[in-house]
Amino acid sequence: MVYAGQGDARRSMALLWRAEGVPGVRSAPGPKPGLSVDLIVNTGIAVADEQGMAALSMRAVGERLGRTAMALYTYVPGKTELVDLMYDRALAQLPTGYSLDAGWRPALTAWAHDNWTFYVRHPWVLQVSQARPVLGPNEFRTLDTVLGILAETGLEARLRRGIVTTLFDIVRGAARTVAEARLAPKETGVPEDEWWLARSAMLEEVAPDFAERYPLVTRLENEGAFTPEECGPYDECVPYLENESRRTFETGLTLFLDGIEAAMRAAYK
Amino acid sequence: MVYAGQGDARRSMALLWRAEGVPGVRSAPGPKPGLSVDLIVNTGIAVADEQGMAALSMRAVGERLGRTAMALYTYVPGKTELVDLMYDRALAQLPTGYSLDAGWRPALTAWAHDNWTFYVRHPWVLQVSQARPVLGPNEFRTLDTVLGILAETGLEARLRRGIVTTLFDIVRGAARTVAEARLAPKETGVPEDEWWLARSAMLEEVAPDFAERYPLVTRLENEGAFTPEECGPYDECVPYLENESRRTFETGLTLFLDGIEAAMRAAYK
DNA sequence: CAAGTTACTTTAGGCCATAAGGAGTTGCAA
DNA sequence: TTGCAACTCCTTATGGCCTAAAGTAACTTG
Repeated sequence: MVYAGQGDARRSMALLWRAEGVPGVRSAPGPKPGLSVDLIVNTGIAVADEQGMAALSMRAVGERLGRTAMALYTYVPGKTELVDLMYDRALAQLPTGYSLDAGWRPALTAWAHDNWTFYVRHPWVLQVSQARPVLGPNEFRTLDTVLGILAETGLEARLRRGIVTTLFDIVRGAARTVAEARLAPKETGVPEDEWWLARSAMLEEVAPDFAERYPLVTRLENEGAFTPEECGPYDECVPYLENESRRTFETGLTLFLDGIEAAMRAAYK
Repeated sequence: MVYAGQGDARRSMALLWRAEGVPGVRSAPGPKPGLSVDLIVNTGIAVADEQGMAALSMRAVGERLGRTAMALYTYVPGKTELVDLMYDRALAQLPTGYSLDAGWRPALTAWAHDNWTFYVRHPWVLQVSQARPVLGPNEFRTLDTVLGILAETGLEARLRRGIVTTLFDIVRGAARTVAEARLAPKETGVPEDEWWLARSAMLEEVAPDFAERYPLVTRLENEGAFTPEECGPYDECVPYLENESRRTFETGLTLFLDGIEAAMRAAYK
């Protein structure tokens, strides 16, 4: 059993919060470093983006940089810390200033969509465990951004906190569906449609009494809840699951925002 | 690159949907099976419950049953399938009949809480990838259960579908926080409070300008959004994070249900 | 009783993270 | 100028993981 002591906490927090991009005048004995933390982190992100989190190994990252896996340990304490750094660096892409001219609701909607897009673009981010949160600068920056929008509602602090948490849950949950659908073919090598085809064929074979056993699921399907909607003028024509799941996301988000409005009405009178 | 062909789909669907508990009169050559799929699946669940998903290895399961890892492959095609079976079996614990006498809202609230409790009790379930969903009987049973409650709202099919998805996102997201907090000490060996203590000390050291940099996060804290509430008469006194996170969950859930009510008002007039 | 089937084991190969120790490079102090 | 200590990067090794392949022993049936 390995205990992470004080030293580890210091080292990894220092890495997360280090002033980046300031090379400074180096003057130390030993060969010049051929790599850098930034370079390694970016390479890690590239690997994860292209091949999924499962393919992220120290070797894979090292190889892209023309080094062995062990060379990375000069720059980064271990894989956990590398992933944390990748996470925080990726988060830096998220936009930050949302206009409140039209009120909190459009701003919050835009924020939610931006976040959704971000997760879908970097599916591996959703696989970073939140168990021990990555307390990096960009995590807090993101938090500050939503809170800035939410301040406009004038709701009480505890309520604001609950809203933020739930918003993240909704956005991440919705993004997860699409993200995993994109990741799965890369990680398993089986195309999405092929998998579904084989699977649903098997399902009919193995559960011929499906309709009686699950009447409400069946009814939902019969009422067309899974029928693809046509691509409207504003949609790019995107794979079925992605399109559907974005709509589902919008439905859920709208309902939640309606709930916030109800809370505001209740609070102001 | 290993392609999962038709055969794999058939085998694993058959396992998921097999008629359990019917031993029948066996008569086959070769030694009597000393184990069974059920036994292996239950042992797998026990390992995951006690030590977390990271500790779930074929060896660990085999060892508990007095066998080698390889012995399990007689019963189960591989680890992926074992996890799928564990997932579906665990889901069987969820209750199924919710009274609608008091309307959909209390029923849905109860359902959400039962699900939350379930995930918190079996944290590893949240780590089972939904990328390629486990199309087992209990997945559909759970779905049918919520849909039964939601039918009462009389809302349109697509809306119902969106609500179900988002409900799952909210419940799972909220449970994830607690689940991961329970899992982390088991998997890393570092107690929760110790980790936080070391971490927040480092944070102050490494980001002394925190308050100016993240004014709204700071404000939220100053307004007491993170101050533990006292244990009311209905609360068991549970660790800080768990208590807080359950309250946050309730806040989010309430808002979402309010949103559903708003949608119903809009639909009926 | 022979043959075929089955349960389970051992062995091995190919991944993974990372500890330990060694080789070679470089800046500075003596 | 000459060590020396610091530094990067490598090789090697340990101990994990999943699982393919082949072997052994137990059992039923023809």
